[in-house]
Amino acid sequence: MIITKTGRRMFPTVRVSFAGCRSEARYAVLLDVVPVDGKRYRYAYHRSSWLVAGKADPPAPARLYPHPDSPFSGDQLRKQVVSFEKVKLTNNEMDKNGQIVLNSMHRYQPRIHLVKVRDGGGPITDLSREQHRTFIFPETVFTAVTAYQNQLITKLKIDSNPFAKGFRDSSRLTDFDRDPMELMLMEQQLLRSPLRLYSGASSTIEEEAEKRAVWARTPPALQLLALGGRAWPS
Amino acid sequence: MIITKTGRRMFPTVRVSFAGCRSEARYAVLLDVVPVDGKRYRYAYHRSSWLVAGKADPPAPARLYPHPDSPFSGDQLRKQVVSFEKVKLTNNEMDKNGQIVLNSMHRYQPRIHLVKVRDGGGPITDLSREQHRTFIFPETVFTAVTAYQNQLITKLKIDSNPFAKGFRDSSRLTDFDRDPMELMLMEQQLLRSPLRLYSGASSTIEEEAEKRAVWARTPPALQLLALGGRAWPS
DNA sequence: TACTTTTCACCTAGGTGCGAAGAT
DNA sequence: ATCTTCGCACCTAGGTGAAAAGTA
Repeated sequence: MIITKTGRRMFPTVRVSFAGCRSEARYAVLLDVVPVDGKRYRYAYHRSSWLVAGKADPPAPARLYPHPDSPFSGDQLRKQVVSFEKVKLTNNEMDKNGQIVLNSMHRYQPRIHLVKVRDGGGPITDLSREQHRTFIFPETVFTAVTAYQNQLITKLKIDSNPFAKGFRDSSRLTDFDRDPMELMLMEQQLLRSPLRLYSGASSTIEEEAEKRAVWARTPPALQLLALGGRAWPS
Repeated sequence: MIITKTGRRMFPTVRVSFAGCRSEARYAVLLDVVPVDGKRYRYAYHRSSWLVAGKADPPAPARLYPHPDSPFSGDQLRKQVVSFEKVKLTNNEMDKNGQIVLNSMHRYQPRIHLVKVRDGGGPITDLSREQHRTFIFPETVFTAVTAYQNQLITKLKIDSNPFAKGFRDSSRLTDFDRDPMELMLMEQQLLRSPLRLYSGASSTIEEEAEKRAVWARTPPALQLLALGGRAWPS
């Protein structure tokens, strides 16, 4: 995922739907992004793969991004998809716009938090003081970069993001375009980690809570690739 | 104000700030638009004035447009201006997008409602069943039209609305441009109805409630003109 | 060398009045 | 005649990766 000083959106968008919440209760839905491991990576271009390049840089404390439409009623949550299209990623540690601060060349895991809001409660700053439940989709792991390291990722982003339509030039060919086998191999890997359905068997805040991630406007296989460094295991 | 089948924004935007609300309480802020009188109007172009043209068409029931950021805490209301930039006006009686439905060639008065929200309450559909207070700014009265009847209104909208910048052609001259006296007379009229400050002496929901209307991006004199039929008393 | 920053053309998305055409 | 509708050019606002320049 690209990160910049001014902030870039995540693409594809993280979209979550919930089932089993209480109609009359009120919930906040938050997103944060945490390090996957303590490593820093580099990309070996000639091998088309990520390699460990040492220990991680000190991480900024993970910021909680509340969905701007929060709080939701349980009723709303059951009917509508919660879409995090506005959240932005940045490498600016001094950011004061509530963006998610990440280190480039590190791997990250987005998380979704469903929080039962208290009546007179202020903004949610510490999950440990809230009644909540956290959901993780391992297939959404990604590597933060300031520029794409791999031409196939670039192509997938361009082909699936409507804002990049200007670069959909069929005359623009990459090495990978001339090696269809490479693409097929990657697709195989992706099909092995399908979108997962979580049924909330545990009962942290509500029983039967269920969620699923839905990616916007792109077929599932592409979504995983576009989001993740998963396709290039280190 | 222009109304269309698909809906047009109000311009200038209705913007309200409040003082004296209770920090911890929660309020919804709503806008509606009600007929000023039971009349239908027509514009006498050669006289540059509005004339009564008969009885009003049957009005659609006034729709309550809740500000999309509602509910607000009293604290928020004291600090930030509530801006109704997104509200749309339409002449489509079958509208199902929550737009405000008006009749063309009729005169209207926007109203602002400050409603104390109940905890488990659903959407606000009937003000008479709510603890609320209503504010009216007479200087915001306007005439709904499907096309501007007066070239000076057109000029003011073009000069003050950033989305109409494409029409700011200095070569485009109107009859009024060649008669500066006409403009001066209108400005005189406008200066006699300044923006009013309401101090909430009555205590329907909160004492000392105060509000003021602030128009976006246009100097006050223009704002009144742009909004209203007031400059052309019938 | 190995990234990161900046500027830019090219998009999406949608708010303007214009003016020709339509409706009554 | 008098109003309304519709497609349009022209904007605002802002999300894309490209490519050149910057950094260390």
